[in-house]
Amino acid sequence: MTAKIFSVEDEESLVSLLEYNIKSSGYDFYHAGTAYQGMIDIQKVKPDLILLDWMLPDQPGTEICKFIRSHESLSETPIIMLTAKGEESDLVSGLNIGCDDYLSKPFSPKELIARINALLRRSKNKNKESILEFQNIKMNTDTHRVYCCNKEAKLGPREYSILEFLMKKPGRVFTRQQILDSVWGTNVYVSDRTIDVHIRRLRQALSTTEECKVIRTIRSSGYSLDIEA
Amino acid sequence: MTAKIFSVEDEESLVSLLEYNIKSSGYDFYHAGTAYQGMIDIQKVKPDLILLDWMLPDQPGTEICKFIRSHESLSETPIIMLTAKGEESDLVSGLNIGCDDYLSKPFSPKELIARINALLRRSKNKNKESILEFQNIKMNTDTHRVYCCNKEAKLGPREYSILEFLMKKPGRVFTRQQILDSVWGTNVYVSDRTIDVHIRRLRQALSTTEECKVIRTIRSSGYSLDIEA
DNA sequence: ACGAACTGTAACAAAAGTGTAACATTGAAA
DNA sequence: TTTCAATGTTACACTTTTGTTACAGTTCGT
Repeated sequence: MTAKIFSVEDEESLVSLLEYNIKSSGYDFYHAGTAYQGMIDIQKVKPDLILLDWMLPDQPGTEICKFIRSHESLSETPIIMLTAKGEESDLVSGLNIGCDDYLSKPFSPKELIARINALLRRSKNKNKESILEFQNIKMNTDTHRVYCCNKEAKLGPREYSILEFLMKKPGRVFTRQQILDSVWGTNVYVSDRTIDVHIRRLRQALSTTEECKVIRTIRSSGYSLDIEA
Repeated sequence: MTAKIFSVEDEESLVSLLEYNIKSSGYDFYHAGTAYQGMIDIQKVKPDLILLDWMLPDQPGTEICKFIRSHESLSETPIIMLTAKGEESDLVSGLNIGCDDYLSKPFSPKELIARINALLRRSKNKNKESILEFQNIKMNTDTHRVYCCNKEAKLGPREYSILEFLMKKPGRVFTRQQILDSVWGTNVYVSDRTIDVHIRRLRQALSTTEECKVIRTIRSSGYSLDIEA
């Protein structure tokens, strides 16, 4: 899905410049000419990134900033502030208000696109689910910690990778070859049976006080997380 | 609360000029005519910014500078040094001693006010985000000082940068490459193992009397600050 | 120029993880 | 029930990864 970029800007000439460059870069472009209209439309559009003019006819851009940051569904949306020349002195407070980046007019379209790309890339990684959960197993891919029944399970790198792989598609059965390809990488010659050993180690590591039979063996097919139906 | 500005200056005519301009700009003005008196009064007044004459009857302004920087409660106060014409050659060392800015006489009052405003604004914002904390580690990104268990830890520049990087995302695992990109910059060819050595030095520097196991090794992945969950 | 502090690398030691074979056990088809 | 291939389990030699140390080249302030 192509990212949606919303601009709140009253200078007509700048709007068309933005629209042209942003669409050329493969993004959808949305626009409002006043802060008031912007706040309304932004809620409908739910853009992936917002460009705010610092000075708008009805309210300063910082007001939109506060508005966005205080709305749960929008608060993570990256914001780039556009300021006219000579407004730099206020920038610090602008950044404190909650915008993620700023550009001083006049700016090169190339620069703008670069910053947009950077921010979108960053927010994409942010949204990446860093916590995988399955039954009583919790896995934090940021910290590389795994918990089973709220107790930390100590896994080696291979066991960790296998579990992560399985947990991304809970219940689905994977052949040993698929696991090998994913965890070891393709064209690495390792015996199939090696998987069995690692599965054994994984099961053991996940065995806390209580029995945790989370990994199912599908005879002559492979392994999967043990989900009903 | 209006900001308090303290001047240590012996030239009578300059003092009245300063007083007039600073009060006009809405700040409170305090004054001492000698270094000795200045050091006493500054402790009482606790000003938000200090103007120091380079040459004073009893001691050079740099002595006051050192004095201020060595006092916990004053050490963050921004200092502007005022120098007579021809003393520029000494400025380098003056900046190193710990003043934040300087002006050569004669200067325009406008210029002085501009610098005062800039420094006050900066130090105001600084106090918000300049301190990173993690468990028993405290890090002041302004002064580049690091404290572990309330004792100062002496880190080299590289160690400092690595720690700062890790502390911005506590608990998150970073690969050696990510650390390299962030601390050394991209496309700089340095061996991965170099990180290991710096991590070792960092760990050692953070080892005060008590064991400080704050840096976790995630085998075949990288390092992170050691946080639960 | 001299010395102190800082860097990056190599080399070796220690620790942790890995893959394989050999044997035990299981489960389903004959 | 028997049989046999698939899987579970274990032990162990081997590899990889990381910790640690020493050192030579640099930088930087005095």
